[in-house]
Amino acid sequence: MPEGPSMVILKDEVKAFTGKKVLAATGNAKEVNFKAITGQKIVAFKTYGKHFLICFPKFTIRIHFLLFGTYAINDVRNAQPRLSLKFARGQQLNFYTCAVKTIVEPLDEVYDWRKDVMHKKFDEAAAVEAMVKKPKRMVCDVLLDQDIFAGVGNIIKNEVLFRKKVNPKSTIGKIPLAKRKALAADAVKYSFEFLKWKKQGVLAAHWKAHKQTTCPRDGHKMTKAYPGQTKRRAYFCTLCQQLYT
DNA sequence: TGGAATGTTGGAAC
DNA sequence: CGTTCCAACATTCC
Repeated sequence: MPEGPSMVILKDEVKAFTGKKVLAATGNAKEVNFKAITGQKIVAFKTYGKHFLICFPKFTIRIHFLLFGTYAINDVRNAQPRLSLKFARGQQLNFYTCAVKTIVEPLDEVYDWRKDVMHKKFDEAAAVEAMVKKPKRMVCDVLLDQDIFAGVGNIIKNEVLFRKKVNPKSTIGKIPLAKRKALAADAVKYSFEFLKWKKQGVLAAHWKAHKQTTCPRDGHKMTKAYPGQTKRRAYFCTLCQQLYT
């Protein structure tokens, strides 16, 4: 569920609920005033990075699915929902194993849309600059930095690094500007391909690096490691992905 | 079957 | 007091 493109898919799947009034709001989320939601109309659904946003006239409900979060539309799962919204004619939205928070500030004050790779306002030049603010970081950590590339997750990280032939352990400050630009551009490009392939149910079939054992380029054995400060699983080919140090 | 995984956070430690 | 690190959370799958 977690990466940015999946949130865009969810937004698309629930768009018929826009303008509908919540007849009842329940769940076991802690930071939510269920009474305040009841009777309110959904103004819009938005996404920011890995955040899914349900906008009401005076506040927004923010849902983060973390690693295990799921949802059910006009359906239920065999679990207690963190947040359950009931509508007319038995329609409902259910969210499970996610972090739910209430945002009372205007969204433009909370979110810098220029950092969201799925947003049309994404500012690639700003991202390229921000990447080297901490020049000693590994590129694998930089791509996962939600303050630079909101929405990029571990799959996108692995695929982009493979596509641009960069070793995840590379020091960001040592990567040439042109290559850094290419990485930022592909973070966006691949995210939209992720979106298209996931919608078609063929995302995993297009993985070139993630969870692969052999490099599709040269047949070399893929390395599996947990590099950087984030220690997230990285799959890469030491033959074709250049290490900048 | 136990460990690992599309992720973040909060509090301890320095 | 700021920064860094790691355990905790929680569910499903192989």
